[in-house]
Amino acid sequence: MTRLLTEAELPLMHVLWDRGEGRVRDVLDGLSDEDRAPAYTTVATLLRILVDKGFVEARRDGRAWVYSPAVPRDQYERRGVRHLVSRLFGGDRVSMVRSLVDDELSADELDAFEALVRRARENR
Amino acid sequence: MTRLLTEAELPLMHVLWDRGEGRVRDVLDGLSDEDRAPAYTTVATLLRILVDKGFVEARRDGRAWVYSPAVPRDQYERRGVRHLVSRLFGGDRVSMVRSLVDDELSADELDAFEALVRRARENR
DNA sequence: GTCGATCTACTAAGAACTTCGTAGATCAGC
DNA sequence: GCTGATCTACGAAGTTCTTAGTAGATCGAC
Repeated sequence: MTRLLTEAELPLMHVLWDRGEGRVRDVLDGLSDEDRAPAYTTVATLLRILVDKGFVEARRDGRAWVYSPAVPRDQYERRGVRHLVSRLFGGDRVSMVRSLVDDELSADELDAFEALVRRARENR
Repeated sequence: MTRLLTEAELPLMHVLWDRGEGRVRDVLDGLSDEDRAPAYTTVATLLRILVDKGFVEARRDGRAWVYSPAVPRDQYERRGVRHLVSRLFGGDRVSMVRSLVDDELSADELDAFEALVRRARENR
């Protein structure tokens, strides 16, 4: 059961990952940089769906709910990358990196990649 | 208009990318390695949808249609990677590679990544 | 020319996703 | 205790996705 977040759910998770936790109002405020802010009740509904799906935990604070991520950001990021590699590149991670590297990378990005590879070799 | 392929459409595109072209029967046969083969008419419907969406071109061969990709594989792969980077990593490709490198890469994969980076530097 | 196989075109039904409104409970302030 | 603000719970409507069936045309073989 390694479900993925939908397009509507993902921005809310980003807010919760950034903030650590928050109630409906907080999440709505955190979405202010989006193209179009959804209605308050839309956010409330999505948060309940996210709890149902196991992506978010909810605790009571008075009469209100406070939501927090049940799945850490880095873990979900890996899940997302794995899914893309599996579906689009037949599971071949090197193919995925080739696609990335072929896509007009800057010199800085190349340097950063190389540093990441080197660091990974050392921690072995 | 940079639409993405759905989960049901993607396997058909892989068959067309591999074969170059094919009619409904060929695509269905090409899906044999999937967990569960869809019905013939399901494949026919999906191919028509893919033509509607502009992912596939169709030409007549007698009374039958022959389908071929309208979007090259590498171009779509880049689109998919860009989408993931944008949605999940806030557009930061280095973050994406970090997530990948942190996910138990083999020594061979690290070598391959480094080679790709080096090759990209030279072609500059 | 009739029969079975094959192919297209259309339709439809169910599932998932997206969005938000309405109703009702609760709280703070007067 | 009444009023306005706030919050939850539920439901519903619209969209897209997924899957496949049915009807009808066409082809090949006899």
